[in-house]
Amino acid sequence: MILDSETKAVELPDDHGTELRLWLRLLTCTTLIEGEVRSQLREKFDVTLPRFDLMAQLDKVADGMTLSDLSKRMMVSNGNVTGLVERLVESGHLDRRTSETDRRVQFIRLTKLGRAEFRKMAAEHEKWIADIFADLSPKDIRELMRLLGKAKGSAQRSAKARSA
Amino acid sequence: MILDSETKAVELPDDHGTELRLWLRLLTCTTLIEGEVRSQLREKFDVTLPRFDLMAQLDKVADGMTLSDLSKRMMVSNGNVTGLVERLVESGHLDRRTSETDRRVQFIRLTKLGRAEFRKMAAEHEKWIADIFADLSPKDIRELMRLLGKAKGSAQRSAKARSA
DNA sequence: GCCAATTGCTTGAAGGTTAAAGAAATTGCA
DNA sequence: TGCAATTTCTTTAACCTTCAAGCAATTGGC
Repeated sequence: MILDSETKAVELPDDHGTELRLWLRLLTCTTLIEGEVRSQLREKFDVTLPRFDLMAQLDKVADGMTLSDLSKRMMVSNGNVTGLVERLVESGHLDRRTSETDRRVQFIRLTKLGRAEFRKMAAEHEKWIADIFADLSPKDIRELMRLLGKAKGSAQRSAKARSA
Repeated sequence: MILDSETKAVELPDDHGTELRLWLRLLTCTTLIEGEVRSQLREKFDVTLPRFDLMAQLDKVADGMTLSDLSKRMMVSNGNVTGLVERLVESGHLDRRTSETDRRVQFIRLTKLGRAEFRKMAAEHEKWIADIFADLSPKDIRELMRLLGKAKGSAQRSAKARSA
């Protein structure tokens, strides 16, 4: 943004200020909520957000998934998952089993304890989130879902084009 | 979500599924974009996102700011900023000066080199972001800004209520 | 002036994160 | 079959991050 001689706002030929402001707001929102969830999880259940996220992925399936699946779904690196799983196995929340047909592959699943604890946490978590968004009307939520869906698609298109 | 005997969707008394889905979508969007920005910064300028963010805060002011200001603005811990600043001073991008009136306080600012490098990166960064959101119309962007603003307010209200 | 409380920053321990390199196992093709 | 390419996972180094404890300096009430 520049100002002309009469001090009125003038747009540059290809100004991208609005997109940048949108990104910053999106980031602020997410950081704010993530921080809130993180501290609640820590305070109420003494668990970290990454561990909760990992268990959430596993809770969705009955019979476990591989480390690669986890890293894709969580959008984090392979090595990252290795460490997280290690600590969760250690604490008795997870169970690992080497594939019969491919000895590189490990199937990871929640133990009984792990699933029970996760379910308890998830129920609380859902309430926190509901409260965080309590000022939004059902229509606001629908609209936000729609626009974020569009944004996600756009970002994926952009990322794909770059990596191509 | 449960299904009744005729297999129609029925909402539970206090179902918060839509809020949860909204949060997951918000998180996915942010993670996606953040990952893209991170890898571009790394690839094109060999810089990390936290360092870029810190320099972005400093670029907004002419005469520097304190570590506490930085940590509030960046929404990260004090100790985190200490380390980041340390490395950026080391690499010649930042400059630290102890306050005359309060010897606990350090004013941090960009060096000439730091500002020049940041400006170059910021210009590219703005283009990446514009491309990432390129599928959204101006109206979409305005609407998203508005709704995220509302969400941010709601989250702040919620966080404040909890900490009170 | 004194001293307790507060403020600004640093340190240390524990953990999360990535990219890159590498080990182990499998697959596919000649 | 033989072997190169691929896939799955682990390891390592460097960095980011938080929380809690602690140090140094300042402030405020007496």
